[in-house]
Amino acid sequence: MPTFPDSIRKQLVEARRNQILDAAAAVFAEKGFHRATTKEIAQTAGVSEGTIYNYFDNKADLLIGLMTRLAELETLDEELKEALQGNVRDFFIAMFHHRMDRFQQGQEMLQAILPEVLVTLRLRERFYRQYVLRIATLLEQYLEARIKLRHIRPVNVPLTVRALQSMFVGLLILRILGDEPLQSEWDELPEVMATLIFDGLRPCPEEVAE
Amino acid sequence: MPTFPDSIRKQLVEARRNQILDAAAAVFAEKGFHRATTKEIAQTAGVSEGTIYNYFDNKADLLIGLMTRLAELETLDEELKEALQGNVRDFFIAMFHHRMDRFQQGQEMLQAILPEVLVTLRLRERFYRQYVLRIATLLEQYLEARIKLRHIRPVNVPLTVRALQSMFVGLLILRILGDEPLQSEWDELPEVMATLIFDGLRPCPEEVAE
DNA sequence: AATGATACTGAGCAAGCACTCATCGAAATG
DNA sequence: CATTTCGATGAGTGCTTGCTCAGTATCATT
Repeated sequence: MPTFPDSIRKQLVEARRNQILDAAAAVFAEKGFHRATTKEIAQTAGVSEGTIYNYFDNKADLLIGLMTRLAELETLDEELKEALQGNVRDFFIAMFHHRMDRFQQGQEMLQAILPEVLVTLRLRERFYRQYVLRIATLLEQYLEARIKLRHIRPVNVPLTVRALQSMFVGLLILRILGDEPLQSEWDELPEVMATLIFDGLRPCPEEVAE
Repeated sequence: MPTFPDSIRKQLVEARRNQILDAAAAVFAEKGFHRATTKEIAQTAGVSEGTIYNYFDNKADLLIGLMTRLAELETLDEELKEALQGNVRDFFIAMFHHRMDRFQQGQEMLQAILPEVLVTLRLRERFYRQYVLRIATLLEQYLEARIKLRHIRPVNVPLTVRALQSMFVGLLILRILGDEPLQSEWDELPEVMATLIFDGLRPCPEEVAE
């Protein structure tokens, strides 16, 4: 038995899985789930086709693996929690930054996952719950709290939150579609978005209260 | 020869094509391009498999057909052109209404097309030019003109326009994902969105200028 | 060296599916 | 009624591709 101690074994297994998932993300993102062949994923990962099946049940399981991995990237984390306390505008800027960063990191995975998600009921439900609904709920709570404090005017909370989330999702899509301004000015987005949804498109930029 | 006069013939051909495209849109939207079989499309359309190939070169040609059809739905039309003249807020409300309507009409087609578009370079370019860029350009011109008139404060025009468009695209996606509030309150969206991006999320709703 | 446990390999299998084509049916014409 | 024309048909074909499994390589252990 070439048996390693279990702890090291786990690490090796994890490394292999990631190696394969990286390849899958790349090939899925480029060709889409269905045009991507297991053969090409294997080649890209530098392993043989059979090896994939030592680590994943089947091709679809690769997608699930990517979704799980993406979810791990999605911890709504510390930096943001701080910003929850500050003033509204700063919170939004922080949140937009946060989102734009995540998208840039996870773009390949998202590009691999999203098209198939849109088209498969099971995945759709899973994705919606795992990504969309969770964030929507948090934002709703935030808005409601701030409205009570009169830091924000009363609005239709669920729809306003959806409009905000749509911007995130949509920006990702426009980026995937290859929009040039988005690519080159990506980092400016948080400021622009914050100005848009906080100050609005109004004639005169009076100073902000609070 | 059962030959009809050419004018009638054209109509018959057009009717068949549409009958098949309807079916394709339905099946693509439900299962996605690749899981959809030509057999099922034929059944749904109530014709035989072979007949499809009398009207379309191949399966991919069905997608192209759907894109063309969608483009015809996309004439940026009269109602909107009127609103171009009015005050800014009303223009946005009109535009949002316009977009939301189009999405509701074309949702099935969009749901059929979009996932494949995201994953195929050729389609991506075509789609981007045909839908995204055209509207972006119009909006940019509008914003710039209004900024010159000082009806809108100076902003980063290209990015602001992208943010707006993202909302459209994103809302469509969230709807496809099955978000409940969007489904049931879809009609309220234009007002909510207009308020959001015109008045912004600010403490106090002073009266709007202009 | 020999043993055994394990992970890796890739040729091959079976299934699924886009597309073809020989045939058919219906309708207009003589 | 016979003939001609043309769209419709669907069983069949060939290719693609996910997945398997019998064989191989690697290496710690004895």
